[in-house]
Amino acid sequence: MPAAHARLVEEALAAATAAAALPSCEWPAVEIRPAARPELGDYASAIALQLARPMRRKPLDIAHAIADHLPAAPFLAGVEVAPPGFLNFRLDEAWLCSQVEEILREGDSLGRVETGAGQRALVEFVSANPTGPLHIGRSRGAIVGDALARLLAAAGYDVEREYYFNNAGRQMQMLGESLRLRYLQALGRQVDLPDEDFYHGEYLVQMARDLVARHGDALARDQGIRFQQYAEARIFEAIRATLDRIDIRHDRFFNEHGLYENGALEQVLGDLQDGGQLYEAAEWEGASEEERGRARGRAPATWFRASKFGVDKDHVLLRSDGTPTYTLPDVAYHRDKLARGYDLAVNILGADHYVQHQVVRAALDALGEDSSRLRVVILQFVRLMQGGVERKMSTRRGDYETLDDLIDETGPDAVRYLLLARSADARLDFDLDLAVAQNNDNPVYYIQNAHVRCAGILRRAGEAGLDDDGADSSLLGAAERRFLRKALELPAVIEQSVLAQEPHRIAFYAHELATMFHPMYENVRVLGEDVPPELAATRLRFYSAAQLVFRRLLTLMGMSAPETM
RNA sequence: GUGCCUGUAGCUCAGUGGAUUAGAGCGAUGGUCUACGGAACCAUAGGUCGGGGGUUCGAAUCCCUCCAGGCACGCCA
Repeated sequence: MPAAHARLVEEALAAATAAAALPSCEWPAVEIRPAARPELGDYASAIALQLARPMRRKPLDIAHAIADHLPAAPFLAGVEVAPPGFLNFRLDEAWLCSQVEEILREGDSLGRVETGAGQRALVEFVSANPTGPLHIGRSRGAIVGDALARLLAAAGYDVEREYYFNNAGRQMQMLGESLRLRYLQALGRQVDLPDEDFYHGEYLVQMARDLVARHGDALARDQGIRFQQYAEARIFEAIRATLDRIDIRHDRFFNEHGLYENGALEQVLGDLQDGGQLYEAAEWEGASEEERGRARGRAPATWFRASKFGVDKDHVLLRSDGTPTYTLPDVAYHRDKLARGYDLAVNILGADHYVQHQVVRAALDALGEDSSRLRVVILQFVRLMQGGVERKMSTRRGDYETLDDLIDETGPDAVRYLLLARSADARLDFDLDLAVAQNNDNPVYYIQNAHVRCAGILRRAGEAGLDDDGADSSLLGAAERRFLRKALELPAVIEQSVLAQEPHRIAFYAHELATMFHPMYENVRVLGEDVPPELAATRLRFYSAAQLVFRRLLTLMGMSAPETM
């Protein structure tokens, strides 16, 4: 709705300029916001204040000129100019009430905007290497990434979800080796898993038992690679199953290995070399004397001049032994993404990957790629809280908190909502007590209950033989209209979420809408002897629309929309 | 030490240039409902927006600085 007002204001500006009522100049994008207070109208714009300087006119005069040239529109009842130069718009009440029909007509595409129409977007998220079950740290990225993908789709983008992984490095060798030792242990052999670098998680013990059950001791002489392949397949299967439980499915699993085979790594190295961005040395050029001392006698590695592109130091792309670091394929991967022609490629990362991403971006800049199409959402960490204190996860022994555990304890919808409803910049305390609370402390149930209540009314009305024939939207009261006003903000919320890559906005909006719903529900009744038939029909139709709004919001957040609770 | 993030009501957090009145939930206090459509609703209190300085007609919001907390600073991935 703000977008429609913005178009009117732009037309008015053009008209006023053409009529010489205003001097011509470049004007910024017209921003329309919901009014701070109801008595000030429904929407407001400060455009006249922003134009005062470039136009060299008084804000109040500019506002009047815009108001005078504002075209008529069915949704607009009037505009007022308020000091020091605000434009306050008031919605036409009949038009507002008629939005019940519009909501019902739009159905499951409710709130759709054209921000990304005709454009392709990629969201890369999760991207955990298959060394073990997804842990709680990764789950925030999983939820945020998927919600963003849903919002991008609602904003008109053609969206793909991608998972990047590598199964070639030392990490995976250690995994295979760990499973091999677990297997020998399961056969009763006396072998120890060294503390360093090996995977101590219980899941490998279980997997080893499965191997013994199926193969006996037939694998005792096999090399680690056999175990590695087996572990990788099993773990990937488990990760996908976990994601599936919260309704997350990737369109593509991109294996780093392919970049080794298609020459992408050599291409990156060659191009950087040609651009003079590489050098061979035992330590980077800006290193301190102390660092140099430590690197003395070391064979030279291949460094990328990241420090010339805004990173605090240079980074190694090829180790002394000639093998690539994690960074090199990461650069090639993101170059590949850009080459695939996405208009927007978003990467969901944990805060610990921030520097890594900076290096990748620096390399893309060095390669002359257009890295502006690349966006990154950096998520601060998640802490599990229980009884007011942190529930520690011990990674050393491998028995950390997994996403599966979290889903088991709290349910998919609670996991979804509570991990989404926080800005990426803020550290997230996941409150286990709150997540399982069955009362209105818990925003998950508060929101879902709005949907349940709508469904309940419709069900009861159906049983009572009531339908919405003869609904007359002009009979809607103040509370319903307030709800509709809020519901009309959905497209703007979707648009802002997408433009800023801030999917948490939808979660807060859903809660706000629920807080407008519940008080209304108490008073605006459909069934009751004192409710005249036309009014009952009108309200019934209204609640159908309200239900649709909540269902849409829940779907956008990847949550279920229950009919009963 | 350097970089990034955070600091807003007792608690958990929204709000990142606009309206003499900074919002929401929880908690607190006081009410409503002989519960119907059942995880309810209403009211009240509570804030030097971490401190200080600056820019602006206007700052929680932008800039500088200081303080406090989190994360990262590997030839790991």
